Amino acid sequence: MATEYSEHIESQDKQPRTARGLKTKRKLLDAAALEFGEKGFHEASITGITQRAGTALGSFYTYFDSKDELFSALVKDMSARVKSHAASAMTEWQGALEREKLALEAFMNFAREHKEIYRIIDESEFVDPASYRLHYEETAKRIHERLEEGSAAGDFCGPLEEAHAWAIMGMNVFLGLRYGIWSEEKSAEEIAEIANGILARGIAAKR
Amino acid sequence: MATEYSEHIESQDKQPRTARGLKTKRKLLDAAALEFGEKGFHEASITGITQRAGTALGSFYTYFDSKDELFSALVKDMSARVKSHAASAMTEWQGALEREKLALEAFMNFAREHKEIYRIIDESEFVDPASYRLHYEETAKRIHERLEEGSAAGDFCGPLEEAHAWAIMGMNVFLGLRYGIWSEEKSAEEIAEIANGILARGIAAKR
DNA sequence: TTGAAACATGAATCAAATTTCAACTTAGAA
DNA sequence: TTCTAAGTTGAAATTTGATTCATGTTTCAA
Repeated sequence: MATEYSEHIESQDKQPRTARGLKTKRKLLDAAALEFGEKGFHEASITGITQRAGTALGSFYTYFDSKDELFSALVKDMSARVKSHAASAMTEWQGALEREKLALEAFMNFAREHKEIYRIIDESEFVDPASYRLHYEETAKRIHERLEEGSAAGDFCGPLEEAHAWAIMGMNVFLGLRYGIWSEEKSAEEIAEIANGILARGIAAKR
Repeated sequence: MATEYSEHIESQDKQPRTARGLKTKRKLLDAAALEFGEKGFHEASITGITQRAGTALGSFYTYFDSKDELFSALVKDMSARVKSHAASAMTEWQGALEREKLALEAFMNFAREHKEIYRIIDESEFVDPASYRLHYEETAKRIHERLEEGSAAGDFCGPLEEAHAWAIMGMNVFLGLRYGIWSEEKSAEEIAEIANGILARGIAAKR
């Protein structure tokens, strides 16, 4: 899939105008995702990025105003990618509960395949807090909408609040870190099943 | 200059040996917590820290080898503080479920009162990954132990795995961020009740 | 009281980036 | 084919902030 990196309005003058320019910018963006993902924002260097991209140092500034601006653009793009990946994994489901399971499973697999994305979004909490906040607020909103839909369909016991969405999101993110990024000792399905069990019936003993 | 054999025990030659030294080190530590909490690791500067502490720039190096070492020491200290605060809030409980509620409530209140601690621990993911990992692994282990105790007591339905602990921890951390750090629109009790509801019976409709 | 170790000071040093820029090359429209 | 805008280059300028260190002051045990 062709990746769309979001642009800022003020970087209009930085837009490439030829096929060559477009290609160079693409190379820089891909290289940056790798460099940031591997080293983190502050350890990453423009030199490292241009080296990976196979361009001269100065070329970076033909397309970006600064290191921060580039990172910001990257976060927004990654956020969109996570969203779209999850969405496309949730096309076929029987009930609202199963849909949540699919969402977590998709997220876990995505994290495994794109550890650099996970890291960049996570680090944005400190490099570009506004984007970080936006990412999680929008994600929570989407989860909340699914919950309300589930309630309306009679799959969930309402009323489910925003806080429920945040609780689920937190579960997912931490499970993604522990069993997606840090180790793959358990399958995504296995982990998703455990989380789904909590959502289905909690962990309290029956009585 | 430090001797060869003491270079891996640097805590020796940097330890204050008089009351004055102890006091200065304390001032630096407190100032650092504020500075890091407010600006984040990279925006924070030694100058800023010593200014807050009211000491000379050079005094910093009387007690710490580097900015990183100080941050690391701080993370470990904060981690211990979170742990101890939670522990002291969980002294009186009726059942395992209630104990988890108290844990979250305590964490939320602690986060509100010490936003800088929350931030420092969170940022350690990028500044001092080993400490970050240790913090969450140990926290998960403690939660897991509580879960197993609860199972044994018949409060929880076993078997509850490590993944259950990570799910609960993720819930708690994200709720702490959203309703402890970002806004205090809802009480800690209210949020803890919602999370506890999930643990008690899930969110699926009864049938 | 006194001397040596501990501590305090902040200007100077050092290191490591980011960012600029003037010279040069290429693309593509006319 | 020609010409100009677009793109490329990398050395140099700039910035920024951590770390050092020589000098001066304080503590405290003897």
